[in-house]
Amino acid sequence: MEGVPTKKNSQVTAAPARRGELLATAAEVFAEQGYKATTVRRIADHAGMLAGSLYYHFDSKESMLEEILRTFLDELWDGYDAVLKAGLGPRETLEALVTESFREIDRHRAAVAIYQKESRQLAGQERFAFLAESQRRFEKTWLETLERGVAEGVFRDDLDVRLTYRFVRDTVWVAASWYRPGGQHSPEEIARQYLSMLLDGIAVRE
Amino acid sequence: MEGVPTKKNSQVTAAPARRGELLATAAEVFAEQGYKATTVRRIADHAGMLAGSLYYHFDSKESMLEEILRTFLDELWDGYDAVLKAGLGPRETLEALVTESFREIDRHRAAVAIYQKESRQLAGQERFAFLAESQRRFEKTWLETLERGVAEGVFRDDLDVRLTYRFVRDTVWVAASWYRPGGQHSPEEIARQYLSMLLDGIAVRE
Amino acid sequence: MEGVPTKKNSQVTAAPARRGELLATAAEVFAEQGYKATTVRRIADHAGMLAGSLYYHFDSKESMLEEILRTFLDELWDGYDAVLKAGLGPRETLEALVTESFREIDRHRAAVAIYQKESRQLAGQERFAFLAESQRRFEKTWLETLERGVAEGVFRDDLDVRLTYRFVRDTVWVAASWYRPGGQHSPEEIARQYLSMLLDGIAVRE
Amino acid sequence: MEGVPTKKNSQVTAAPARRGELLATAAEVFAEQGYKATTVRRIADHAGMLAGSLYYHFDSKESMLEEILRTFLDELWDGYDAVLKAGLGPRETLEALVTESFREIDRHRAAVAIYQKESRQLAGQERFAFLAESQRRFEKTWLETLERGVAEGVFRDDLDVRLTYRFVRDTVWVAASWYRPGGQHSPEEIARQYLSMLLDGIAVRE
DNA sequence: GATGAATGAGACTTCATTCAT
DNA sequence: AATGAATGAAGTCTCATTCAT
Repeated sequence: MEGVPTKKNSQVTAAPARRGELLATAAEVFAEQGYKATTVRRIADHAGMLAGSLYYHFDSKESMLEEILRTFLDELWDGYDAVLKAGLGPRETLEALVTESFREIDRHRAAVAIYQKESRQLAGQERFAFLAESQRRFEKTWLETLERGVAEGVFRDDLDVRLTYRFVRDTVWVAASWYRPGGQHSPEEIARQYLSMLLDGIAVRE
Repeated sequence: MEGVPTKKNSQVTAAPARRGELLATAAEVFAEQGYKATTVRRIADHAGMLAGSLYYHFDSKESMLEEILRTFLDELWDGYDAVLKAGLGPRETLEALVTESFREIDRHRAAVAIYQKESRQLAGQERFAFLAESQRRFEKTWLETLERGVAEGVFRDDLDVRLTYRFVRDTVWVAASWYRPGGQHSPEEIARQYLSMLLDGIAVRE
Repeated sequence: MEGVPTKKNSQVTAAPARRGELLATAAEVFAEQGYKATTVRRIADHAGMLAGSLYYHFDSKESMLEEILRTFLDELWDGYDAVLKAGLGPRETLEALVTESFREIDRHRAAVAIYQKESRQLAGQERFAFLAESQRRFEKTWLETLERGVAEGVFRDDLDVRLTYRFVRDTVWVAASWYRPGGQHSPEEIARQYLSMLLDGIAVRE
Repeated sequence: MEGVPTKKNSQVTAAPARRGELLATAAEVFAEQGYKATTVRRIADHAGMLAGSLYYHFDSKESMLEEILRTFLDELWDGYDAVLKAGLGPRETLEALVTESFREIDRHRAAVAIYQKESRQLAGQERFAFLAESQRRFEKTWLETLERGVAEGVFRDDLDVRLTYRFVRDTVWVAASWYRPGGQHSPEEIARQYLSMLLDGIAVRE
């Protein structure tokens, strides 16, 4: 009888510049200190306002988190979908997905770090069900690509595919924990090296 | 001075068995919910007692965390040091270290997960300086091994060593986030597959 | 100095029509949710403006409340005074006062409901001393009427007069909590029935 | 009876002495200031503790309110049900119900005052649905009694029954707003006078 | 007249911790 | 060893109010 989630009126639609700035600030702090350990006051400090003032823009600390993650995932999937629609072979798909991921890390470093750290706990909450949903699509996409690669003989068939999937997934995303945008390596450069390790290994071929 | 058991040292000596159980419980909850998000009351619930009762055994929530991490790192370095003393070649050293790491994940899954998630923030606090110290030794150990491997021609020399280091490090430890002891793969088996991917890549060699 | 309208008196003179509308809106919301529980924002919502905009018209939330109650009481006493000046007998006076009260409820339902609910707490504040004053006049008026009636033999002398006073007073005003203007009974009709119950009781006479 | 504290940690069942005292204190303050205007700190002050300490005993301010009202209504209905089971005639039933109500006011003055003031707004919330339910039973009980009385010729048939119902209902309960236990009139004495006014009116019979 | 953004005080609540029993 | 009750600091959030535009 009460399943209709009435979104607090205009806060989602009215999204001028300030909103975005505040979200970026919040994301930075969340990423650095962890969501729970971040106080609303700290975010406000970083933004140069008082804690209560944030509530003019957002319903709650949690809603900031949600919007940060939603925005990131939406953009991520835009990128992924473009790749998947291109109809590439499995190896090229994998390369494109990994490269896209590093670009995303470059653009949304904080959001990725938050996602990486808090995702598991959040996914249980109704409000963050979209995280679990995204994770499922993620897994499906990667597994299919890997399996296609094995079938076509471009990926090794002596490895547990699920293990490989986790290996690839973690390998890429954890990079968000140390990556700093504007460093000496461009995301594409990092992607290239990662792909090289991932595909060919770090050992010298005899 | 020794004949007068102060509260402080009574807490170190009293009923070591119960202590261990409580720490294991705490670690489990910390790993699942995050340190900050875990309430002392929740730990006590899991242990079948009231929140206040925990303070008979421990000084504080933080001291539980410290003891959990210290115990884990001590054991980890025992294992690592044994490997390093063995005087193996770089590739064998790497294999042994990775295998040892998976064994540690198997034994201290919760502690590893906590370490993985909280380490960066904690390392700044004086009390947890040992984490930063451990990290430094860790980095040194791995970098040396990798560089030795490059020098001896067993590891590729066209890769950024620091990037490789991070790749290897993350790759191994993140496994703690999905690993469940008693699953179908033994730690050694997982280590073997990981090493295979790491060393030879997931692509088929032409 | 009179040629320079300060903010203060601009608030008294500006656009009297809008003021009245806003007060009516505010009264409605106060009556429905209680004064304390009513947020300025809610009033503004009902009026189709933003919360801050109300402060162009009024000094404060409290001043709205004051004006609502003052307006109501002023009008109420105009009616009462007219009745009292008419020099009627006690029974006719009582009938006229009750009828006048129901007319007031009809006209200022919201204000009456607010008065009913908040009066006691407000009366203590200096600003709302007029409520206590009104209550005193009220009590005096009714007690005199009742006592006159007892003395003249038209009201029973076996009842505690103060108890009777409270009975009559509450009986009439609580009606504001369920009365809806424009319903099937006119205020005069309701007054007639109330008076009938009040004067003759609900039991059948033997 | 009191010396046997049940070891349940459930806040509803574990109801030793302190709980009851605190609820009585809270009820007093709620009644005096209104629920919304009452701060948790004020309740705590009255109880001689800090605001936060209340949360050892109760989940929230709202849950205190709920328990106060529930307790009162449960007891009220115990009394009413006993009356209704006695199989009295309509006039005797009305007399017994009114008398029972005044006894309840005597025992739970604060709760009654709260009920009187906040009931309407609360009834909408899911949590306080029991208020609406109680109100329905209340209305049904009184209407039936009044209708039975009209049918049997002991109550007047020229009055709107619903209007009479409201008249009786309000008349009785509003008394809680001025009643002070331990005053000069016992609840039975007040009930007698109220019944006399209600049944026979305040006018002298010719 | 009204908006958009912010302030500042204070509300409810949480929680690690203490301590007498 | 453990409980029951309380403390005190801090956290999230609410809201009347202000003010430049």
